[in-house]
Amino acid sequence: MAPRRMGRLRRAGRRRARRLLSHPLLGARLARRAGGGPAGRPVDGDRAAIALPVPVARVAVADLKSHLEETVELRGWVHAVRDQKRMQFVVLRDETGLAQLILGKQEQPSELNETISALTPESAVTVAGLVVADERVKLGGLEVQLASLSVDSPAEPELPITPDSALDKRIDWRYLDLRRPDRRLIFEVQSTVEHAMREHWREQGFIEIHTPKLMGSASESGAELFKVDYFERTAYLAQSPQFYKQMAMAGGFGKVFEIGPVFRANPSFTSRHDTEFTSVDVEISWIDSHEDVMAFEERWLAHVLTVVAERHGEQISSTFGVEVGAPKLPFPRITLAAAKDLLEAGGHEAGGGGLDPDHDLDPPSERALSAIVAEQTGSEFVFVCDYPTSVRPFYHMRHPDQPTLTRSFDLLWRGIELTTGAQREHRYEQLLAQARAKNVEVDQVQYYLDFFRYGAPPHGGFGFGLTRLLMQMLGQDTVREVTFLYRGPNRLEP
RNA sequence: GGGGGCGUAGCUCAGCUGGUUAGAGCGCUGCCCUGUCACGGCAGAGGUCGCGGGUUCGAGUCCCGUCGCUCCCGCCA
Repeated sequence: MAPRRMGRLRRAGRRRARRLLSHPLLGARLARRAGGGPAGRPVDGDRAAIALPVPVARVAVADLKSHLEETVELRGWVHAVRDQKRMQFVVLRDETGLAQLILGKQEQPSELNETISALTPESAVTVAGLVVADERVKLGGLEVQLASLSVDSPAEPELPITPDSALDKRIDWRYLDLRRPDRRLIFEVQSTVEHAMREHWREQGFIEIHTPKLMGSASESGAELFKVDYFERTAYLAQSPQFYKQMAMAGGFGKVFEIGPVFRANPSFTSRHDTEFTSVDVEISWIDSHEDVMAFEERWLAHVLTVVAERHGEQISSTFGVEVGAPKLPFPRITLAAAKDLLEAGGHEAGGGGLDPDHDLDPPSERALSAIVAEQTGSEFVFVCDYPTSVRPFYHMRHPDQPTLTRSFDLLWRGIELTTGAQREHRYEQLLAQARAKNVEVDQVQYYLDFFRYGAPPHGGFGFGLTRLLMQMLGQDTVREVTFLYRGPNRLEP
């Protein structure tokens, strides 16, 4: 930190200390803390004046109940002001909750009364006061009798958004939108999700990797890559860490994961796509088939959901009206062909050749399949496996006895595709042949093919959409709601 | 990229078959109200009806173009 800034901070700290000392309620307490109180040695006035006060720690709203009859400092935002003839109420919101502040008003309003009358919602304030219990107060049966209030940063009157503003407008003013507790909860859950994922990986001996997002050539198709000026040539933003996590297999890492950004240049206008999103990637060596990958993924997800349910289940239920719980294992598995038979038998009609053997399921079919599986097995999750080579990349391993089918899978949750995974082809000659059969420009991916020339373990893995998981988990209808800052074809700001 | 929908006050919306000064709720401003808690009461300010062109005596309303947003499909995580 620059010395200049340090100086400013120190000065601000002294100002704050003086302000607090000047309050009749706080002054005594601060003096006690400084050593002059009943528990400390008696000190003369001069020494007490020189001694720096021990600052009153900021108390979180959620902890107020353990500070009854104490004077505390609170810092947060003005949630509401109810300015009456004889009584003023301010509802203060901080990261942990809402609290009522109260101040009486005499015939001649005090300076503090005037300050409160002029408060605008969402102003950032620091207040001090005595915490008292009062059963009249609906907010937790307690309130803070105001001794002081200072505005750290006023909010202009008339906020540009309200909680029910259109999502696009809320994203324009995302920092205001994020102040709302229900939106904050989304990101608290996201933190828990990522932590639980890492917990499980670390228990299982995985290594976390960070792969480059700047690449010299396409990693897969090339059609959906963003180009970037890179000195005298063109670079591409990684649309997947796919090749690099496989490189970690060739590098002997055994089991790896990465949580990181990926970039897709598709002009996709749906509720579940963005041009930059957080991908969760896993790759595991020494597997026998894609079944091993699925077996890992379902246990890993069950752990995540269990932890989220324990920690946030009640709040998610009361805030979003959805239940999160540990899923039953194993998840049902169904081949793509059998899934189509099931849909056909159920009378489902897909558009765009959705039920043709060579096509993937279209979104309505995925939703219908999830509904049928849920009804028949009680599982909200379903692995769809054995996709035809026509809809899978060249590096997916084929079934030895059915060369038109791959050892691959998708994971659907409540009708949305969360994951694509597969066993990878690790035999160089076979991989080369499959690349040529798919018309891949071999010289562009030669560096990747080389991974398999000097002894590569059989391996497989999956890619997983973090925001799609959150969207389904929290009953949100778009990934934009659960993305800190959404990026789409028409959205580069804020 | 293909198809549908929307764009009216700071916010959310209403404005029927084209017809005088374009409305509501919330918010905002002022006044009133001894404990509010979605506080309440009274008054007020606030709108080039996304933009451009056209049809018409007359356009928020109809037509064309354009921009923005949105949903579905394609693509995928």
